[in-house]
Amino acid sequence: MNTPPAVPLLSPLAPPAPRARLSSDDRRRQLLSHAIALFSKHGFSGTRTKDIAAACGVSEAILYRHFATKEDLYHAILDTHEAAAGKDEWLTEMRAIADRRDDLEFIRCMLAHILKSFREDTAFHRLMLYAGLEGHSLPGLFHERMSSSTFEFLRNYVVLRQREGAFRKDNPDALVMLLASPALQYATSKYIFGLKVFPGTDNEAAEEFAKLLIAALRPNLPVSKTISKKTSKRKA
Amino acid sequence: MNTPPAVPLLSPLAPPAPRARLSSDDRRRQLLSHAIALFSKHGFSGTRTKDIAAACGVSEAILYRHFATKEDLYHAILDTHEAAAGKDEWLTEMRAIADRRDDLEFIRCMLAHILKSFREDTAFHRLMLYAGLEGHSLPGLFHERMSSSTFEFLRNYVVLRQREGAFRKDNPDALVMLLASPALQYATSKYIFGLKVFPGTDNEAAEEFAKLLIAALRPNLPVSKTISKKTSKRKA
DNA sequence: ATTATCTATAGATCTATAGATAATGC
DNA sequence: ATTATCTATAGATCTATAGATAATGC
Repeated sequence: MNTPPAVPLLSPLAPPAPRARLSSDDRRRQLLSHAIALFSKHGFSGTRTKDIAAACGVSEAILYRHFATKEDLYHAILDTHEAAAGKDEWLTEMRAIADRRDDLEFIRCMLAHILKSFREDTAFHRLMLYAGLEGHSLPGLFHERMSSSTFEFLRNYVVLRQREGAFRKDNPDALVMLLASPALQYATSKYIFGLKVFPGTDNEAAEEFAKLLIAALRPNLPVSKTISKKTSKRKA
Repeated sequence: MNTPPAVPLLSPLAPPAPRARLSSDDRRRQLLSHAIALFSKHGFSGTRTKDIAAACGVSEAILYRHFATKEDLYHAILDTHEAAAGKDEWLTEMRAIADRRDDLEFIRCMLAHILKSFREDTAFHRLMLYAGLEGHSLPGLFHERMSSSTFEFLRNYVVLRQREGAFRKDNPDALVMLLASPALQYATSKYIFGLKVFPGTDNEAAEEFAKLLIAALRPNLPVSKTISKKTSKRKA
C-alpha cells in the first residue's frame, strides 16, 4: 500500500537491531536492573515478564533462562539489593560525629542520609513498600533492614547519651522512632507519592527537623530555672 | 465409582446454597465491602474480579452488572470511603481541647486518633498506600485527604499557638509534619506491615510521643522561668 | 413484569517452555 | 562447540459479555 520512503531515516526493514549479545552475567544484571525499575513502579503482580524482557530488548525466553520463575526474579532482587551503597562511608562519618558528642549534627546527618537515600534510590524504597504491602516481606522493609545495623547503631547512641544525661530517659525505641519518622514521612510524601511538602531543599528540611528534634530529646529539667525538677503533684 | 454415603452430612447434591437474593443496593454495598478487603490485601492488579464475586457468593456477571469495569469498582471504593467515620466527633473533641489551650492533650489526642484510625481501619490505610504506589492517587492518600480538612485544622492551631508565643516560630508545615509523623510511622509499622514496635498500648505510645513532641514545640528560651507569656526578645 | 442471578464463553493476556537459529570463543 | 537468543505456542488465567433462568413484587 504505502510506498516506502525513498530515503529511510534509519533502516527500513533491516533486522530490528544489531542485537547486542551480552554475556550471561551482564544480561542477568541488566534484567535485574530493569526488573527493579518495573517492579518498583507497578508492584509484583502489576509487572509483566514481557515488559521486563522488552525493556532489555530481548525475548521472554531469555528472562526465563536466567530466572526459573517470576517469583525467583523478584526474590533475586530483594536479596541482591542488600547493602545500600555508601552506607559504610556514612557510618564512618556518623561515628566521628558521635565521638565528639555533637548531638545536633548527629541527628541532622542521620536525617540528611535518609532523605538522600529516598531521593537517590527511590525505586528501592518503592520496592520495599510494595514488598511490605504484598507480603513479600522477606529481606527488607527499610524499617526492618534498618533494624539490623543502622537501627542498632542509632539506638546505641541514644542509650549512651541517655546514660550521660544528655537525652531524656524515656524508652530509647520511642526516641529512635521519633528521630527517624519525620524524615521518613517527608521523604515518602515527596519521593514515593510525589506530593508537595513544604518548600526548600532536603538539607534545609533535615536542618529544620534536627533543630526541633534535639529539643525533644533534651532532659526537660534544667535544675535551676525553667521547669522545676520535682513536680510530684500532677493532676489529670 | 464411590457409593454415596448413606447419611449425607448436610445435603448431597442439593443446590449449593439457598442463594440469598439481595437487593441491588445491598449487593452493591456487599461487593464494595469485599472489594475493599481484597484490594487492600493484594492491590489493584493483584486482585481478581473472580475472587471479589466469590467472596460475595455470586458470579462475576453480577459484579459487572454493578460496575462496568474493574477500574470503575476501584474508583467507586476510593470515592465512597470519603469521610472516615467518627471524624466529626473527633473534631469536636479537638476543638474543645484547643479552646482551653491544652497543648499536650491536643497532641496526645491527635496521635491517639491516628493510631486508632490505623488500628480500626487498617484496610483503608493499606488501600491508600496501594493507591499511592500504583498511581491511582485520585482522592485519598491519607496524607492528601488529611490535607483538606484535618491538616488545615492542625495547621491553624499550630499557627495560632505560634502567635500566642506558646510554640516556636518555625515553619508551621514542618511542625505539623513533625507532630504527625511518629504516629504515622508507628501505625504503619505496626498495623500495615505487622512489625513489632516497642511494646505497650497505642494510648501509651501516644502519651509518650506527645510528651516528647511538646518539648520540641516549646520556644527554646524561657526568659525567667517556665514560659512567660510575652517573650518579645527571642534569639536564634 | 421486573430484575437478580447463573452458565457458558469469547477474547485478551500472561507465565513458561520446546525447539530452532545464530553469534561467540576455542 | 558452546551458548545467547529467537519464534512459536501451550496452558492457564483474567476481564467482560451474551443469553438463559428463577426469585421477587405488584
